[in-house]
Amino acid sequence: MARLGDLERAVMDVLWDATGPLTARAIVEALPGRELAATTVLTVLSRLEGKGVARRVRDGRAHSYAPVATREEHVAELMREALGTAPDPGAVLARFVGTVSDEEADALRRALRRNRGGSK
Amino acid sequence: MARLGDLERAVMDVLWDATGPLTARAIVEALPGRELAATTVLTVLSRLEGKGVARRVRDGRAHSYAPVATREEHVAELMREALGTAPDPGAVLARFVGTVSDEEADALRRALRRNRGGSK
DNA sequence: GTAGAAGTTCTACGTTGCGTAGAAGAATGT
DNA sequence: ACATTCTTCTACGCAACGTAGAACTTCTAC
Repeated sequence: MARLGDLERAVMDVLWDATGPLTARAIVEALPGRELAATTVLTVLSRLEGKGVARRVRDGRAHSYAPVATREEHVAELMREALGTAPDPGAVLARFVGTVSDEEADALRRALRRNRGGSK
Repeated sequence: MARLGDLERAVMDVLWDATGPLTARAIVEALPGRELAATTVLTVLSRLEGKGVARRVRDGRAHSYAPVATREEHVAELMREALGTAPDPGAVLARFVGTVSDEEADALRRALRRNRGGSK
């Protein structure tokens, strides 16, 4: 899947926090601390589009960008990808569960309960 | 954590499948299909050591290398790292559970049962 | 104890990904 | 028509990674 650099991630964070598609200009202004040229962000957005993680929509005169997936979907996909690299997913999950906090364990239990009956 | 390239991963796979530390030579021979110079593997092993994912042990005249963590620990760590990038881990886990197979769900349930009472 | 084999360290080169942005071209409002 | 805005193209520098040769250090066998 898509590997993201620092700036790419920062841009995606802005997109994920936004309520709708944003223009490059809007993203530049929303980026914390940084003083970036608009073209820089445009380039990054093109790459993000190439990676399939953001998509472009025409917005009157300009283009706006929106995330393809929610942040949760994206991160869940990354986790799944990591899991897929191991020959024994069950053993990895056992390890993984050993590292989660109580809240996370609860979230897992709830999700599994909701999920009973087989998903995939 | 440590990001691994293709060859680095291939080398780690050999180390993970081995029963003990391996020399660069042994790794070259164990690598499937590839015709690599021993020094190439040596360089990769140095980098893996630098990343803290492999460690070097003296083995008579030569050096041998072994994984620092098991494959399961390593992958679980990658998953944890991905999870940590999201502001709402619970939501990510809910998504994640939605994508797991029946066997994986069972593995999660077993691990959670074993884990009841709070780990972290 | 000296030559050759085996091993190690150093250095390096080419490719690719990413942060960064300017220059040039296209659209649009007044 | 002209200035403003936006897009596309091109590019540069740096770091990571795959790849390996050259040179230096041990051992080991005679």
